[in-house]
Amino acid sequence: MEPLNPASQTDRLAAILERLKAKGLRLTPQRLAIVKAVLAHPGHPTVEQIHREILNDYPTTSLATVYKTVALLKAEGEILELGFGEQGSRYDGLRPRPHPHMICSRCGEILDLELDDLDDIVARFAASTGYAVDSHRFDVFGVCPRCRESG
Amino acid sequence: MEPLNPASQTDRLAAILERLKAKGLRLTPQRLAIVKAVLAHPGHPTVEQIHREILNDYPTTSLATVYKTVALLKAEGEILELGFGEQGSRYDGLRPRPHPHMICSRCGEILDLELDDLDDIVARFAASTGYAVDSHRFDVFGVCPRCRESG
DNA sequence: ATAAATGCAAAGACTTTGCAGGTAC
DNA sequence: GTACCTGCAAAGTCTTTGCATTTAT
Repeated sequence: MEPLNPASQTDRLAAILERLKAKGLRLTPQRLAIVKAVLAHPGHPTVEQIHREILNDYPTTSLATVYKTVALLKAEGEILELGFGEQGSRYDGLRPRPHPHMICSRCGEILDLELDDLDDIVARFAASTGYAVDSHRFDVFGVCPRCRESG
Repeated sequence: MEPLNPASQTDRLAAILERLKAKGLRLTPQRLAIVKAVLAHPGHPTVEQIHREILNDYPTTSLATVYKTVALLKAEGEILELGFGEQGSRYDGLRPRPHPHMICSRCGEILDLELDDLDDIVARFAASTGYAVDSHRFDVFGVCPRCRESG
């Protein structure tokens, strides 16, 4: 996985805002803050986490707005819903292209994995089933080394 | 995917009951009915569906018991929690070994997919991360041919 | 100006839990 | 007989929705 330098994130932020504006969507301060928070988050935040981070800058933002905005961003293809987790769905705004994850079922840590063949595999599935494929999800569950030691 | 003949399902039912008994768990009529229903179900039933099917034979079985039993069977490794779906988690009692799924986001249809390399891929992930892997989940989302025509 | 977005609170869907009574062993 | 299981209802989470108010354009 290529390193994510700040410059590319700034570009991506601008590009996202551009696309939203082009579709006639309004760039409210809340939306701006949410997009920024998702992009800046190194991991795979829940809606709760996004909300908490935003409250620093925009203390009046409601959880409902975060839910609505996250759903919007997902519908627009700007972020990825990972969809697992005991405390709600997790989102990934860094790499909207799906990629495999390794998830610790003890502490919840999530690592990004690399699988070059993935697109080919999915394309083969699409061909054999006749489905028009939109996305996919590949998650591996286990116990991370740290939890194994302390467990 | 090899065809599932009735004989192998009967064997599997007996084997599951055997293992549960060996662990000192009680074989109540409700549990028996739930295991049977999960094994007999050709698809990937939700807890609601399992409950509805059981009500024919054991009309007093509560939803809570189905939840508890399904959690038990999952913990014992006898069934697989697929974990997606708008109306609750889905379960697979036919092949507790994880396998990829193709899911229609329009009508909810779920196909089982075949990927021979999957165990190797997961083993490689385990090796590179140091995780002790328990299970995995590989779901592909799209629109099935039927929905595409009528859409 | 006005159509769209926010925030609040209430409702919804799925799941878990506590406990009294029942039951497999 | 006893530890375990069931069923009920209540509570818990996460998420969505309706509507009056605010706001980006």
